[in-house]
Amino acid sequence: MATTRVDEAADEAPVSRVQRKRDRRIQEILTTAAELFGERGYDAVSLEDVAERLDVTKGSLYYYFPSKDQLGISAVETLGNRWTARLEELLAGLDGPVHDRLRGLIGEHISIAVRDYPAGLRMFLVPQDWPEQQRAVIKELRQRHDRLFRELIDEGVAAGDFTVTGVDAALRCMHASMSQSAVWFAGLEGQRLERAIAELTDTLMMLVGVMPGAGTAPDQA
Amino acid sequence: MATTRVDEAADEAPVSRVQRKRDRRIQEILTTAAELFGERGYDAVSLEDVAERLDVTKGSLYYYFPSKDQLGISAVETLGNRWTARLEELLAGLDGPVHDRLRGLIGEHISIAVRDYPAGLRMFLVPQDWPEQQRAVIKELRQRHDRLFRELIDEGVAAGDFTVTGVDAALRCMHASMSQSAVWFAGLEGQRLERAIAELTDTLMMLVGVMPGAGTAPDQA
Amino acid sequence: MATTRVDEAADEAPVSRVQRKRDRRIQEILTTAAELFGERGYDAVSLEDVAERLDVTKGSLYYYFPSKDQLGISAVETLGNRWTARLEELLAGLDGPVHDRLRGLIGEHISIAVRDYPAGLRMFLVPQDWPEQQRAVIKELRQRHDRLFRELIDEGVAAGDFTVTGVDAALRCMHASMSQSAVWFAGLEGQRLERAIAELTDTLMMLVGVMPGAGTAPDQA
Amino acid sequence: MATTRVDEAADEAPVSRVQRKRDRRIQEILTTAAELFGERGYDAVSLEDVAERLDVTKGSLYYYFPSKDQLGISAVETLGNRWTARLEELLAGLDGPVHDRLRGLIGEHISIAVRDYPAGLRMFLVPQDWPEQQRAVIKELRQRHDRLFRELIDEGVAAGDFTVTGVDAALRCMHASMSQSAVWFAGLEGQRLERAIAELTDTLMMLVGVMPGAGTAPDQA
DNA sequence: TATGAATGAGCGTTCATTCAT
DNA sequence: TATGAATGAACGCTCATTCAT
Repeated sequence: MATTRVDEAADEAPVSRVQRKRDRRIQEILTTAAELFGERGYDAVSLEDVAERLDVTKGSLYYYFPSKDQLGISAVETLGNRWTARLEELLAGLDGPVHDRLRGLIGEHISIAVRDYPAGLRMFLVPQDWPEQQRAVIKELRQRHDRLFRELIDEGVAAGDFTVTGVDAALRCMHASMSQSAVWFAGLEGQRLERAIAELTDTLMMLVGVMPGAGTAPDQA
Repeated sequence: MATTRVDEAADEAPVSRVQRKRDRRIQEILTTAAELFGERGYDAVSLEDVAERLDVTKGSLYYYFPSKDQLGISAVETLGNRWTARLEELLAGLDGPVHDRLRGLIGEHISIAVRDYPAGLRMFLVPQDWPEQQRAVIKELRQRHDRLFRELIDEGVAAGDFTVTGVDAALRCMHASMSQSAVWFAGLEGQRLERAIAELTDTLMMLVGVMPGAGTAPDQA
Repeated sequence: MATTRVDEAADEAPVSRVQRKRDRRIQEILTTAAELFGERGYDAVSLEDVAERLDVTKGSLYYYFPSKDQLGISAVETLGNRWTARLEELLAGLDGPVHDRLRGLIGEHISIAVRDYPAGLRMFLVPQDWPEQQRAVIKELRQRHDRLFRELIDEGVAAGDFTVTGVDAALRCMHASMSQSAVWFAGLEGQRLERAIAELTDTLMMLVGVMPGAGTAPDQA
Repeated sequence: MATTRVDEAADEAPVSRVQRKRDRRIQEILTTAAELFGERGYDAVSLEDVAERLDVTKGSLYYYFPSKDQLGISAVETLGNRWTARLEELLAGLDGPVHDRLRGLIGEHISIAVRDYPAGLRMFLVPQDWPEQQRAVIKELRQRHDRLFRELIDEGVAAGDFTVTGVDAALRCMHASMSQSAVWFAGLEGQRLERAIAELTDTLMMLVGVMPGAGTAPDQA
């Protein structure tokens, strides 16, 4: 702990204690807001709702965000960034055949969706719920997100490991399905959840032509 | 008048002319409401909007429906029934190999989604948008809907034409993807739309193990 | 009364009874709003205030006006039109030397200001209180209003009856002063009020070079 | 320290250094607030605005003033005192015929209004904008202000240089017009502004019977 | 049956004010 | 002294709902 303190002291970042505290508060708000928006959709969440869950008054939110829209944008950004970061991290630590890596990525994505942001994916799923401006942000995040999957699929196709009708179509179906997983698996836990995730993952692998039970390599015949 | 009465008596239902007129009016309202909800989603449609498109006043709607929620329920039923009926009809007119029939069903479903009810599928996709009560109705419709696909897949699996990791998983992914199609293909028209639908259909067939361009059997070579 | 009814029936204006009632209600609201805006200024009057004085709820106002701004615009227009109409009417009935007519016009203007719209002139006086859009309306009304005075002054100057440094400057000072008269004479009544108005009128006539006690003609020397 | 104490003792007021600092701060705040109120009017200025221009936080203002209203009162006093002081100063430096002095006074008043406190005069013009308490302060300032003009006019009338219907009426019209000058001349600059002020001044002189271009005496020819 | 009118709860937003630090 | 944070009342506005006619 002392070490940590020293580290912080050593870090000459120009953020004051006050600023850090403010940042922390902002993160709290953002997390709570993202939760709620994810659960009910943008329109259905009032600032009163957000404030109540944070145990402050509506007006206080305006100390940190100039409007509901801005809060929405920031919440989406925060959620999306965290998510993507986790996937990027995972991917960085993986090697082996491309279909194993894709399988890993899909599994992790579903895991996050189900375990950490049970409703967070709604945003990506139904961007129509959001005001024009936020949609741009959502779209951008989605693309960053998409790229991780797309690169793997491209690689697999190039290597002849994957077969697709179209990369876009496959990707879209994959995301649509993963985005729904939190709804489907809500309530499942432990072994049951594991198995459900595994089955879904296998099913989604079929979208790139990897048949179930085909073991590791699709082209072993 | 006597004549009218006779006519009514001949009619097997004991509905008066008045009642029939009322029913007709209700259907008009339902159709219009379903249209609007389909276009913009439940929350984004006000009773004023519905009334205006019907060229009546807001208050009049309350003569037929006790609340917006009830109107919503009924409208969803209308929409869902119509949708399912179209699919059932199509299916009744199809024969040939099971994968061709499934392909036809998927294609038609996407067609309806994209062309007729751009936002209609959101109801099935994100039932959280709807008040508790409606969700039951939605769920039931969904099941009827689902059954059409499930029976075909079961048949294909039994015949050895389809390979799946799990029927449920495959179905879910199929529906999740079809439900998004309206969003993905919004703006597309004519040839471009046809091709997009075809590609999506082919991709979804892979979920039951039918490879693209594999003709009839998935992997008989 | 019967006659009146007949007249109304004879009048084939396409306004239904319902429409007339609505119009009457709108006039009530407009009058009340104009009163309040005049008393306290645009910003200081809330829709709640207007509603309360009308003994309805805030929301009801929106049945008649789409926004506070629109209510403001309409209120200004109503007030201004009525005012101008009265002055035009008066002027139509006047003849005689130009300074007598100007004197009459000024007197009537002050009379209306003090007796009928004690605070209504604030709008013309402090248009900064109003949103951009309303100012345009106010400005236009002011000009119509202004024209009545300007024409008389021009005529007097042309006839050599009036002497001015500049017509604009004289007009402006005249209006600024008349606009304040309601504040100055608030509380005065009967003879006292008459005398106050007369004195102010005489003073204002000096702005066009008509000396007090100069009798009827300014150039009798 | 001792020195300091001696200095303070020498100073006739028993104000500590701390107190002087506080006073200075208060003056800063008052000046800034008066500026802002003068520019935009009382209602349109928020404490946030005042704080921002002072580069402090909103909360800090409450260390010096118990409420916005109190700040308003004091700011008006500051503004009014400064204004009156400038006029008194000018007057002290003037001699010559009374109409020249009046002309000078009017010109300076308009100059201040247009150039320094564009919205400042609204306070005097429309005291309804202000909370009850401030009105007393405003009224008093107004009287001090008024006296400067009244004394000159009285002198001129006594000397036979001025002719008025009534001193009060003339004064009122004069002030009403001068108060509007900021509105009328907003946007004018340089030569154009000079000329406008000159013309308005000449016009106002007519209120005391001084004809334009009549040189020194009104109608001695 | 259908309408025009009204209601009232709720929304996003602003801002004077308070207060622990 | 001064700050950052929070509060709560008020605002303009929307809309599902009610009701006399």
